[in-house]
Amino acid sequence: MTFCKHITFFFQCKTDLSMGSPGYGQVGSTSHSPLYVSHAHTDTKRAWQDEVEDVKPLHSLLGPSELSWPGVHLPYCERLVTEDNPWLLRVAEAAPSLLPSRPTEQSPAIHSQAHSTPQELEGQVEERCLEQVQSMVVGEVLKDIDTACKLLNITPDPMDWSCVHVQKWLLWTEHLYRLPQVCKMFLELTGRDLCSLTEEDFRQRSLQCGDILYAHLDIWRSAAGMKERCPVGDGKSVVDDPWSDVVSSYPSQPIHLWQFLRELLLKPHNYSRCIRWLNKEKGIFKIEDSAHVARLWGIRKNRPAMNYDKLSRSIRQYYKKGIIRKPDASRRLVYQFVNPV
DNA sequence: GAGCAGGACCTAA
DNA sequence: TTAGGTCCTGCTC
Repeated sequence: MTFCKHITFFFQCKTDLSMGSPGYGQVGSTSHSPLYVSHAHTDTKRAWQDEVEDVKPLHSLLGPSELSWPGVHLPYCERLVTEDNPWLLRVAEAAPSLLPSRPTEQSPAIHSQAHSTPQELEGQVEERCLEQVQSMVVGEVLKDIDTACKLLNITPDPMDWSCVHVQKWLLWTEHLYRLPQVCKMFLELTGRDLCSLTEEDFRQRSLQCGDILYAHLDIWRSAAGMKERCPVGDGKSVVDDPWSDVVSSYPSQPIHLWQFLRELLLKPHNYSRCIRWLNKEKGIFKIEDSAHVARLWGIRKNRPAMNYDKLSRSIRQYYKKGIIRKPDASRRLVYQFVNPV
């Protein structure tokens, strides 16, 4: 149940970021829930949340009330499912019944159970929806952990992490979720040490985001536990991207810059604000936030002094090798993989 | 000023 | 040997 709770939280983090919330700059916890995150609202988001508060939700997507995620109540799915929110877009694709259905669009499941009372039917449909969404969310979380492992060159199980791995993970989590700097609060700790800390210990080390870090770590631990129980294949969802094979071969090998860039491009819900496809078929991409991409590369390579100047020099080395080229000299920060597939 | 191109040199694997 | 990090100059936008 804790896993579900933290996954709900994780999902919320991701969605906040994909919705453009400044979010974690102003993270705070409250006494009523360790997972509560207070946001510095933009006007739009404030207005949106006000609307949410006005209408009592029928039910939450992810479970009982204590697990509810304030941003994902059924009446609001339609407005959440936008290109800015690819997670929900995928949820909606996989579980279209979650969207408010019109009277003429009843699902076959409902027709097939004509003998049930309306209340029973509603309960059954809701249960199926919840199962679908929960399995999707868990799948997404596992995929993200897998990606982070590849990018950071760390194992999925925090218990196996060295001090360096812990620092990498902290830097990564800080960066990905816009958390304040906390690395110094966890110096000289191995993964095992980190896992032995309680939530209270985390809070003591970082008042601002100790609980959030604890939640993320708990997700990783739980995911590692799940992988142990269901090893190889099952549980590992197939990434529907033709390049996933290319990058899946190096969990413990040195990663090339071009591979790293592709990894980022393959995770648009995490990184589209720093790097994104302009034309995926042709392999043309644009670096939207050069400093951010350089910093991510620096974290991955343990090069704190990495910057875009150096990163771009490395990209240019690929010109001669025929790996990357410049599709249009006048378009800044735009590059192209010579062999997209 | 930021991005880009490319030379030169260095280090780690 | 290779990949890439670092520093540099000079150019364009």
